Parts: sequence; structure tokens; C-alpha cells
Amino acid sequence: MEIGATRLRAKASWLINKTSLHAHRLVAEGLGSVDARGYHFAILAALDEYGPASQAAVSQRTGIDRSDTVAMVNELVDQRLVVRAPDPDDRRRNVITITPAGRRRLEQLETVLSEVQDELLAPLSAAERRQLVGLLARVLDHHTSQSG
Amino acid sequence: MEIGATRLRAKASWLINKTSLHAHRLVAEGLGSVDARGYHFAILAALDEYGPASQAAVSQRTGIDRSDTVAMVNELVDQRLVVRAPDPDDRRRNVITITPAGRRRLEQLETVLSEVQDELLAPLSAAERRQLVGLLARVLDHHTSQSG
DNA sequence: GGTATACCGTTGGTCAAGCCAACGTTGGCT
DNA sequence: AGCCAACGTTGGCTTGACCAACGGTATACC
Repeated sequence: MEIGATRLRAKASWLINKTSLHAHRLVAEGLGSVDARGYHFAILAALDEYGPASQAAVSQRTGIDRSDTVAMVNELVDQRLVVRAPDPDDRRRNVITITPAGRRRLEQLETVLSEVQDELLAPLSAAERRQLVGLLARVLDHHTSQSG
Repeated sequence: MEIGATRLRAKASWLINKTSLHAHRLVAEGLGSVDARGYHFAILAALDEYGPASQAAVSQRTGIDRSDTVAMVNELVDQRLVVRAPDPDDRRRNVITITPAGRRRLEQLETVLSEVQDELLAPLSAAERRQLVGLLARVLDHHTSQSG
């Protein structure tokens, strides 16, 4: 495709959506090649940074819906990358803990995703990449703080 | 939600995908309030800029799948915003032409979308918005030119 | 102490987007 | 004439994001 339509291209929303599609596809391909999914990385990363947490906490930190978190944690448990145990202090909760294997997996996914970022942002310099990330982060912050 | 996880936030792919979600929602809400969809604007804009064209051409220029284009053109025809006529020079083709009402509609949607852009990019200055649009356009160009 | 209220994990389902395969029709090429 | 490519159209598939509701549990308030 040779997308034109200046009116379309001038719309940030359109650019973001289209770019997101490419990003999404690249991520899915990259992670798919090692039998993982984006959600796996998100959850492992959250557990690694914040330590063991309830599924609700994981859900909040990753922005993944509670119901979807259940399925993802199931998959991670099956792969022995995390452990799910009832919280003795609050029996409503399950405490999810990342395992050593989970940490190794996280590093593997980190590597894969770094390569994907490179591919995605190929035409941009290092400075420009930082710019883009900074701008997007600000936009995202604005909307997540006031609405979500 | 109070999304943290620096590892996640540092990934451009993640930022783009999340931001895209907000953008998509805002666009859907904005256009929904005047009973339109993103695809409508895309098609009307393409027809306005390039003149009458076959559905295949519209499809290419907007990046909308051929099969989805059929449905969208149907809707636009129902609203008398475009006309679909067989091409006498090539009977495989339908020539889609925007009507005067279609142009008025396009301007209406343009207005709505401008407001949506404002809302989406609220935390950014005008210069920063141009920066963001420029960076995204370059990323998008890179991937659309080499992969289809 | 008992009741209402809020939270947690889980199940099940919805909805729209983006795709893809296939078909009949038509055009172009050789 | 015969083959291949393009077009419009139908139908369906997959996935991500989301929502509603439930039983079970903790907390707050009276």
C-alpha cells in the first residue's frame, strides 16, 4: 500500500492507530517465535519490579483486565514461570510470585522485545526514539491519570 | 489505573499500543456522536483528495481491506454521501464518487476529529504535536513502504 | 454481633477490527 | 483461444479489549 491522503496523515489519531498495528504485529511475531505473548512480558515485568503481588495489583499495574489476567497467570503457572498461592493474610487474594525460571524468561523476552523496538523504530535516531517515547508517555499519563 | 512498571513504559511498542487505545476510543466516541465511523472519514477524505476512484484504489489509499471497504461504501451510499456506479471503461470496477452532501459531511467530521486531536494531545504544545506527528509518520512510512 | 459494603478471583460472554479465502466476473496478454 | 491478473463481494475467522455476574472474603459501621 502507498498510503496517501494528506488529510488522513495529518491526524495524530490515525497515525497512532496505524503505527500501533505495525507495532502490535511485530511484537506478536517476535514473541510468537519464542512461544510468548505480550501479556506474559507485561506480567513478568510487573512482578519483577514490584515483587509478589495479588492478581488485582498486577492487573492495575499492567492495565490488563482482571479476567484476562486470570488466563495469563494460568499460562505462566503452567510454564512454571510464576507461582500462584493463596494469601494467608487475605484469603480473597492469590499471591503471584515470579520464579527463577520466570526471571530468565523475562530476560529472554526483554531481549526479543529490544530487537523488536529496533525494528519498529528503525528510521529514527536514538535521540528521536527518546523523544517519541517521552511524548507518548506524556499523552498516556494525561489520559490514564484522569480517566482510567 | 496507575500504570507503573518502568520496563513496560520504556517500550515504545507498549506506549504506542496503549496510546492507540485511547485514541481509538476518543475517535469512536467523537464520531459516534454524529453517527459516523473512522472508516467513513478515511474514505471520504480519500475521495475528496484524489477524486472518483475504484473501490480497490480507495482500499489502497486508506489501508482498509477490500472486503471492509464494500461495507463502508454501502453505508456511505445509503446516506447519499457517495455514489457507486459501474465504470464503463472497465466493467470490473465500481467508480465511487463523493457527493456535495459527502463533502459537507467530510467537513463536519473534520471538525469533530480536530477536536478529538486536541483532546488526545492535550498535554502537548503545538510544536510537540508536530514533532510527534512527524516521528510517527516516518515510522509508518518505513513500514508501509517496505512491507505492504 | 450483625449487617451492609467493597474487594478478589473466576467464568462466560460480547463487540469491533483486521484479515483471509474463495467465487464469479471482467480485462489484458500472448 | 487460453491463461493469468484484477475487481467486487460474501462469508467467516481470530484477537484484543471489555463487561456483567457470581461466590467467597474482608472491612466498616451501626
